[in-house]
Amino acid sequence: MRNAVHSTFAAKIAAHTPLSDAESAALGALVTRIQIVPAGDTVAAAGEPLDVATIVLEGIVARSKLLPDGRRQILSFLLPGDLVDAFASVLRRRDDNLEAITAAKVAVVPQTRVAAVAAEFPRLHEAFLREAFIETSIAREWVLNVGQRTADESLAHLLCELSWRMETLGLARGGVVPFPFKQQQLADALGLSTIHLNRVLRNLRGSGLIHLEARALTVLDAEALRRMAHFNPEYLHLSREAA
Amino acid sequence: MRNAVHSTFAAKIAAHTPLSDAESAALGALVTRIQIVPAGDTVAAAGEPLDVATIVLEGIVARSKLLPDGRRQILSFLLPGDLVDAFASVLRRRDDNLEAITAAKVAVVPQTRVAAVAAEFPRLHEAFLREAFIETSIAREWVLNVGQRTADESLAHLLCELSWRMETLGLARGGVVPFPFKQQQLADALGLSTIHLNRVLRNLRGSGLIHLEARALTVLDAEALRRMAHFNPEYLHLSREAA
DNA sequence: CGGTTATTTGACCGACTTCAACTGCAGTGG
DNA sequence: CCACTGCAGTTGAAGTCGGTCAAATAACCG
Repeated sequence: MRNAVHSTFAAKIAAHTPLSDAESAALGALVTRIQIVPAGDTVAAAGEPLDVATIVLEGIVARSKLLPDGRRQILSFLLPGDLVDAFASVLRRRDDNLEAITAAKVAVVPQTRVAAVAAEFPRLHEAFLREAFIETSIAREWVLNVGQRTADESLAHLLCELSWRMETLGLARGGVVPFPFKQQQLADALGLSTIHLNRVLRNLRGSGLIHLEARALTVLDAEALRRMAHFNPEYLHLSREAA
Repeated sequence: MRNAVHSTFAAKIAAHTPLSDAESAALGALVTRIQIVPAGDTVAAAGEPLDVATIVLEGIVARSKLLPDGRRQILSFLLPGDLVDAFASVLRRRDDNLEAITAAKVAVVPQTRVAAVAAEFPRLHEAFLREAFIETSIAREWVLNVGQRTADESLAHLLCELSWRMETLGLARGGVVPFPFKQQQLADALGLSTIHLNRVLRNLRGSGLIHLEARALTVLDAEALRRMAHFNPEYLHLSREAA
């Protein structure tokens, strides 16, 4: 058992990087400007300066890009504990959006403070970089997902990713994963139409691999689901207490 | 006019970050272990440790991921001057491949040396991070590309990206862009079959927007090509001498 | 020149989209 | 209590974009 950590954020960092008291305190001190965001609202929009990083404290946030005619692609789902855009001020302006999938609680952290903490604590610098590179790794897997996998594989893969991450965070109780997504959002994440997503989802349910209702996902046969998705959790670069 | 820089690599960094003599020298000193890689060969494979960064000196390299059954997705094209995987040692092992599209000359740089240079020269640290985040930004645009754009738009977008980057590097002479790609590789970058890619390419040629032969691409109507691709070069985060 | 690999074309098929309508449900207000 | 509204999800029918199979050129290379 580790030191008790109160925030999901610090816990996530601590899972890879044992934290001294000073480091824990520095992390805690980053979380000051807290915002409550209603579901559907935009946390940050393309064109804005990248002068703040964002920590998701509660709820789910999506990173997305839009085409001028309204087509939307979701680029990743950000779960509690995720730190995004740290160090990104080396690029001038953001070219994507952060939008709340559920009602969410986020911390907005000026890049100067991220940099200051990173400068003082080299291991936290490394941990922040880790976070950023993991999100990159996930983005790459998503290119593979929308580019090569069939709709069924693709959906199965997304469900594997989400349940794996939720379980690692300890957010899944007894094999039941919180699943607040609208089908439109899943479709936008996979590059499918809502209607087709609905059908693919029905097939998955029908095949007995998952159970999905009341905003909760139960993976009934994780092994089979992973096999059909060609899911290999390596790309998440998450270590787990118990494999 | 800037100080003369001899490598494409240093020139690329210098385009954003004016370099002192000491910084230029430090960059030059990174380029020691040079490898010549024949077209088609693997520079680095999934599963290998991420203990080296790679600088592309000449030629074109692709980052790719494979599915167990052989389906391949190309995640980005790396052009001369590109530095990849710097700082990536915060993740243990790579989960993607680097493969030479053309015969290529690359420099293999131990992460320890990257870190040492970054520690000594904060502006280079920033520049290396910039490189990494730009590649991430490109990966995100590619998710949008394969997920939302139609095949025609998608191909047009890739051509816009490549010609824009080549021009910025000064590798395009008189509107003619070097274009050594096989159709199979373009197809794998866009998530299309070779056959369909061939047809989409024929349409593009037929519409008079581009001319493509003898491994050289001429963009005949850049404005129209960008419009059909919904191409906005912001995501490349490249500044240019002359717009 | 022969042998291999890349590109091109044709015919057919299937995955996915689009359009349209219907169901179920939660909230609201009469 | 029950209409009324709005939104998420579901289903059907028809069309299209892009894939697969097969084969014919065309380019490349030793």
